[in-house]
Amino acid sequence: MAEVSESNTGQDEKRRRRSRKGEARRTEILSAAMQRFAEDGYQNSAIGDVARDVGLSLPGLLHHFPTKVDLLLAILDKRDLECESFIGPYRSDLRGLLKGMVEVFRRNAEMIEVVRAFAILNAESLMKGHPAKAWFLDRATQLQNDIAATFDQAVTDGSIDGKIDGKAMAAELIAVMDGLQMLWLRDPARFDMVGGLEAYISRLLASLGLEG
Amino acid sequence: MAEVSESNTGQDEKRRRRSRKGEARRTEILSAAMQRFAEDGYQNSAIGDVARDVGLSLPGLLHHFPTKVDLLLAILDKRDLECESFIGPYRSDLRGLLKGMVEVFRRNAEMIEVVRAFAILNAESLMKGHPAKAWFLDRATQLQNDIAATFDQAVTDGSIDGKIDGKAMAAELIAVMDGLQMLWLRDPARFDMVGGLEAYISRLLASLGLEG
DNA sequence: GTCTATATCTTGATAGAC
DNA sequence: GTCTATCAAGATATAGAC
Repeated sequence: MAEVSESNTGQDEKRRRRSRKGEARRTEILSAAMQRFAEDGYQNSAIGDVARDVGLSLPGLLHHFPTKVDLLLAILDKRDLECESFIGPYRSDLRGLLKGMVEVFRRNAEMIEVVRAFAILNAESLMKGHPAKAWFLDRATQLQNDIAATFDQAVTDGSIDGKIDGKAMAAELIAVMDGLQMLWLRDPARFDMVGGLEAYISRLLASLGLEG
Repeated sequence: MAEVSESNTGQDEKRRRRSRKGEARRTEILSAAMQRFAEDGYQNSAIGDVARDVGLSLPGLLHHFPTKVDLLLAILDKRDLECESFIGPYRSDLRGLLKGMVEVFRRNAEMIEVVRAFAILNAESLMKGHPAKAWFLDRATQLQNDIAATFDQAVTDGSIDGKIDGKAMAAELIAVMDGLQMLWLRDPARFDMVGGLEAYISRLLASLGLEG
């Protein structure tokens, strides 16, 4: 606890030790694996196929990620890094947060494979003993807490009605986003995920007295 | 088309031919399989385990359901029958429909294994080539159309604002229900799925001018 | 870092007896 | 209707050479 750099040393060291070529391979593999997981889920994907996708034999792949679970966790870790600053910029302002979520959806609509992979993994992680169970639970909890805090602060501010329950509103928001994503994934051509979220949020803002 | 009894003859005939004992076994198997699917999903469940659950060998089970897919489809068919009159009673009245959905949720909250099985299968069916893909798509489409029709009729009635888009509202409703269910499944002890839906729907009714 | 070869396990499904 | 025996396929993972 004395210094910030004390935690996480192992990871950095490992990364430093790896060669440039090895690092590139790892990236290739992660990308290919995500595409596979997006189609068949984690449990039903064969890492041998991933290996072939990047022109490697199975033991060749296992040199970089010793087990299938390691590969999955590496994908989740990467996502963690990418999304770390997801909520941050919007955290303070409720209106900004809600508008920001629409922007996230708009961006997601352009990366269907990634969204599909994480939606499938998310659902899959409900299954008993799934290796990504804890990760998705933690992530949902943290997201809910962040959103709830913004709602609660808006109540404290007096900018919205004191009756509303931040935790519950956050849960509802997450539910709507997850649900809309699933509808979109089932029929991407016909369902307008972004429009669906916009409609929900603008009605929400109106009912909170924050319209405009 | 001349007589009502003309359709569906094959199924009835098959059912008539089966012995009482065989029918009982089938029911046992379907129930056991659903529990397995609720924990591990379809793809990751071994029908050999299902067989043992009901005290049967694998070939013994395969006598009743020749393939794993047959077993899955039998479960879905059964659900179809059980849910056929799900929307029916409420179809005409929008307020009734929304209140009815809360009731369905209340009932579902008492049957977590069944809900879990169908939520998992629903998510799983997003995967490429999944045998239940068509079933869940059809079901979602039909549900959306039914709900949308009720919204549209309320618009025609003049009981709600003419600006609202029935199809979109129906999609949102389905998204909320699916999303809340997933949050509940991830942490059944702490998350109040019924309360969540009630809150959403009462806010929706208020914004439609139908509160009370 | 990457490969060949192989061990081991699990699964869905079949054949054929009772 | 149920079983034993068996098969073929596909998966993860390891050993050891290059």
